[in-house]
Amino acid sequence: MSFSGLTRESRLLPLPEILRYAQNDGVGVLDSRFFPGLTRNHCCIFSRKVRVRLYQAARGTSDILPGEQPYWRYVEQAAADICRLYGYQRIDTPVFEETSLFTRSIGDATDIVDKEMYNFQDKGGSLLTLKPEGTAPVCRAYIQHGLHNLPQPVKLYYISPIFRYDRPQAGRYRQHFQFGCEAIGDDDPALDAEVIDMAWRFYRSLGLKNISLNLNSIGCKECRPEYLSALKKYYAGHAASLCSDCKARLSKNPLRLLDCKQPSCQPVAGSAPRSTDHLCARCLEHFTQLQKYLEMLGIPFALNPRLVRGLDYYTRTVFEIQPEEEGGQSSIGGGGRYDDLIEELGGKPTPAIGFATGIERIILNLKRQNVAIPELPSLQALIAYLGERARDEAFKLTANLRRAGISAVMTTGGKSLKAQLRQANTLGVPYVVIIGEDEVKAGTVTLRYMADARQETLPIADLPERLRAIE
RNA sequence: GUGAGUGUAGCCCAGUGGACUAAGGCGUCAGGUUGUGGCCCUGAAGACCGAGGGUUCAAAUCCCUCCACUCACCCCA
Repeated sequence: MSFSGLTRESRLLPLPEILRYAQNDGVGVLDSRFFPGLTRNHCCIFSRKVRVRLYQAARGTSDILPGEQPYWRYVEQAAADICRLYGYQRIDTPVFEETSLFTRSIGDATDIVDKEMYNFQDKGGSLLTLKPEGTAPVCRAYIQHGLHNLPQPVKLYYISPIFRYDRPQAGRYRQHFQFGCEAIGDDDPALDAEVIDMAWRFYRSLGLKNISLNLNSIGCKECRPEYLSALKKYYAGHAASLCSDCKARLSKNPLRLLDCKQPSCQPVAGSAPRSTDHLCARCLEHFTQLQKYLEMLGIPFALNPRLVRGLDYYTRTVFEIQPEEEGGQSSIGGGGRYDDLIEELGGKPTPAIGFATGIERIILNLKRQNVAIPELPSLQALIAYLGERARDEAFKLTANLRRAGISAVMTTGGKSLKAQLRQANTLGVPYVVIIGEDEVKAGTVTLRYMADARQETLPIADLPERLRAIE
């Protein structure tokens, strides 16, 4: 929606110019005939109403208003809880990084790097990018701060805004938030299972039902080249029937051929060679172990030989989690192993696995599934007053209640008691403290319980104690 | 980047063979006698009908161009 509104524009202008504006626009201004002292050399404030474009949040971004906050707090809390349970510690990295961190890690043949990054140059000439994903910055921090000196694996999590320039649609934004976790420093398949388990438990703890897990292994740098050449060889025989995107992928990024959604490419992709049939002994062992662990954990999974991921750094395990709900943006989370990334970024060879999930999409699904969200705590007390003298008393009392740890607001503007109670009612405040002239004289307050309209009068000094007692 | 749909007050929306001083509901605010909420009643504020241009005596309504939103492709979380 594009809005416009009216605003007042004021400028200091020489009188003749003001009179010219006045003639054109017919606005009321000082008329020199009625102000004989004014000469051509005087300047006056010229003021008129002009139409302005009203600002709105940039395309693909949105404000999270108070009404939405319960969802966000709920999800963030669940994330923090699950991380504590699994021994993951929070890390926050900057919203922007050097551009090359992402081009190196994500891969320059990917769409993200190719056309979705918010790149800019700062005044010092550095090429910077608003982070389009969370893993590379965490790896950078791991290397930069020598986190390999901590007991391995290092387990980290983040909740961070992510930026991608893309056409917005349901569940897709230019700025969105991801909760992600990374276990860096060990290639034990138990860690793969742990990360998947964590993601799974996380969704379940939120109350999401009917989620499913897709799993695949895309091999390592030992066995992947051989697989890719088998894949290319196979696809070369079908090149004629491929869509134009796939023809490009054939040379640029053959793994993504499998991911094509074009109907015409489906049969070809469906019977393409599977990475799992080309795994080296160690990758096969790893993948087998992982599946064993997942079975031990009772996590149902579907092997999907066509599951590859949009970022180039993945090795071995890749997985995606989706809600059963149909819809364009099906995937709510995904991840995988990235055993070569840290080395690629200049660290020592360090295996790692991670997972990330989009918070907006989680909330979308919580709403679709009508999951009940706990309410945020409301205000405890509203201070209503009547009259001048009572106002000062109310002001003091409000401050005292807060110092006693009781959340309280005082009404403002000298409204009628009726209006003040109405306000308490709409705000859902359980207790109203009334101070009028009578109370001021007696040194008391009237405490009203909104739920049952009961009231009691007590000395003003006893109020904090009284409110604490009923809470 | 491609395609389709939609744009009327904070929100939901009525009104599209041109006449509108733009209707209703929710919400907000205020009253229903002087210090008491939720229900009810009454009233008020709030919209140059997404923006700009055109056709017409007359446009929210027709035409054009933008912009935004939504959905799908694509991509991904």
